[in-house]
Amino acid sequence: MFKPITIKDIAQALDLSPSTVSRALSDSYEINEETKKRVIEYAEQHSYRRNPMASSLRHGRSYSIGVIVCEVANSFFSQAIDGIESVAYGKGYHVIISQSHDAYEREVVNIQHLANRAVDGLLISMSAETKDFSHIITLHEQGLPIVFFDRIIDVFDTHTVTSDNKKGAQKATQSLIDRGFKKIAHLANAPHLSITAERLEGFESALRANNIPLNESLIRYCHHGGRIQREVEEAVRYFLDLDERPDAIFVASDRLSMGCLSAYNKLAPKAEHPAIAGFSNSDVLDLLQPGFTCIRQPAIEMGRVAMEMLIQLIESRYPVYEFENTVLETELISR
Amino acid sequence: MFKPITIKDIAQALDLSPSTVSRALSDSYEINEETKKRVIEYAEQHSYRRNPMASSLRHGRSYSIGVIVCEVANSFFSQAIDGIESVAYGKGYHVIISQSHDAYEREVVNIQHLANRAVDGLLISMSAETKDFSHIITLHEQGLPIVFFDRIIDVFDTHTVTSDNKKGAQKATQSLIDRGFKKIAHLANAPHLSITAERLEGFESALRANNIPLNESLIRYCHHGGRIQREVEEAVRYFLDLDERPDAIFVASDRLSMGCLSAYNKLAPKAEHPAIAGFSNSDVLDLLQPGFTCIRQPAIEMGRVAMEMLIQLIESRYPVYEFENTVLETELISR
DNA sequence: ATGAAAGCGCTAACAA
DNA sequence: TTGTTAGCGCTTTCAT
Repeated sequence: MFKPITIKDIAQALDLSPSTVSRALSDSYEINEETKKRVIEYAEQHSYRRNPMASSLRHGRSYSIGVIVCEVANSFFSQAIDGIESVAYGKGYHVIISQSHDAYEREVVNIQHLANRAVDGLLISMSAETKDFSHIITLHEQGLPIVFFDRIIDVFDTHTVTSDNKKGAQKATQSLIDRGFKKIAHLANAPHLSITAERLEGFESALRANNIPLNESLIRYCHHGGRIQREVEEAVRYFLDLDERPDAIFVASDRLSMGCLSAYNKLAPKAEHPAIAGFSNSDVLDLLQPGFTCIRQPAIEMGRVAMEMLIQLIESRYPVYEFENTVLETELISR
Repeated sequence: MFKPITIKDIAQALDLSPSTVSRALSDSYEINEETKKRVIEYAEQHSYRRNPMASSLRHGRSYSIGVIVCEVANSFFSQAIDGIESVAYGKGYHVIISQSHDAYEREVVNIQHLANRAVDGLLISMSAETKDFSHIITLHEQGLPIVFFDRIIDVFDTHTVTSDNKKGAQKATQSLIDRGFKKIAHLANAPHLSITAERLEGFESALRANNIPLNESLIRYCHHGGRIQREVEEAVRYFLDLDERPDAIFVASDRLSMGCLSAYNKLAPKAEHPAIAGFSNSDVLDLLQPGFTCIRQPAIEMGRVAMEMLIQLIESRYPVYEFENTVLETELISR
């Protein structure tokens, strides 16, 4: 139906051998300038395009990498993707994005799918629901380069990039304490996520530093990361039903913050809403009244670093045994 | 470094020929049930994975399609992508997403890049800045199947999916009129986008239907689609500087709405903000005070339809000359 | 029901 | 500097 021009065609037309044409097009040094010019000119005129499948097959490399995140409609992840793409494109890699929607099954299916498409490596941020990691371990054992970012796991050694979640959580909590709040709740993400534990740690350590006793009953987890609004509403209703309602909440993620706000809007009059601070990379936040203080992660940078790490793994000629676990600083934005 | 198992390996191990193994794995009918079972079992045990590059090379198809949108961190487009993926995965296609960020150069580069990776077809929503379409026309002339959605162009015949932008704009404008506003401004997207013209038309027709004279000076365009916040601020400042300030604004897009709100927050006290209604698929909107009425597009459906159309073009055995231009209904959400 | 062989398009080792 | 050849892994005639 549609037959693109090949190296062979060019060779025939210019009375050369395919290899010469190939050399000309890949800018080899062992070629006559004159010939090279002729080939390139002809190729351009006939809008020749190298067949990436043939080329990949030959090289044993697809020059594409897979990214799996919970969702792209999330400021943090979309910024991370921008970072990933900027590095990837510069190095000639293509990026295939896949969304788990924080659901275990979709993560498994999508990672399978990506692996089947022969990506050269994987950039993974874990789904909130995932507790079983065998689908990832298998791929790692088969030698597929994998780098984790943001939501990492520790089931095998590899490069990772995260932000300093503990310190970020500390800063956010401290900002609430500084504003005079004492009964501070924590709306947490799924319990088995790395970021959940780290942020909880920071939350607790801020309370401790200010001699505020930790009240376990003020911590609520969202096992689906807020994917199901009902679970957020249940947490909010729980807070509202407490004899001693929290006067402030440290929220673990952007998604949860939105869910939390809208749950409060639904369930209680404005006057009864607690103050909120939390992790978020969204820039619609300053449209909200009252504005809410947030911890911003260096998402683009994280994407860049992760991609560079992955490329290093992919292009390394020898097995890599030394791994880096980069931790980036967060930024407090007061509102 | 990492050598995956091939059909040949399986053939050797089971003392069969590669072709038999291939047949077994592709579930051919001309094969012994017994043999098939043996092969499949062995393949599973050794986690054989078909090399997609070889397979693609052989078939002349990559089974992947490219999508280009302005940005994924946009509710409308991320929903559209969900729709696209749901259909694509079901049919065994892979989706490669690319962002133009509404910039002409990035659109050109990314489309080039996608085409070079041998996608079987392209799903395009135009960037706000693009006025020259030759990069797309060239690909079309080379026979690459292309379907446009949402922001379409009319430079050659192909399938398209859009929503009924005119009627949507009418409904939004009418809702403002119904609330008693008379001096209604329109914050429009880039002038050369299809959606811009259609939404303007709806805006004007609503005014006409209510005998409100059209005031050209109440229409402002954002040539970069709001990519540059400054241009939105300039428009808002313009509205604020008018002798007769608008009491309401119909905003053409989600992105512009956000930019518009934040510009007003920055430039004028809350009491002076006009009412706002506009196109948006975001669900953080109901967190805003005052809530703003919006027109919601059937984004997921649009993605689905577009992908189905593209698959039809790709898989058609004969050149397609009959094209569909599907228009979907929008929904008014009052707040 | 199975095998042998050719070829998708490209490239790299080797030969000239 | 250029050409010849072989092969990446898979599929599909054609022959058996």
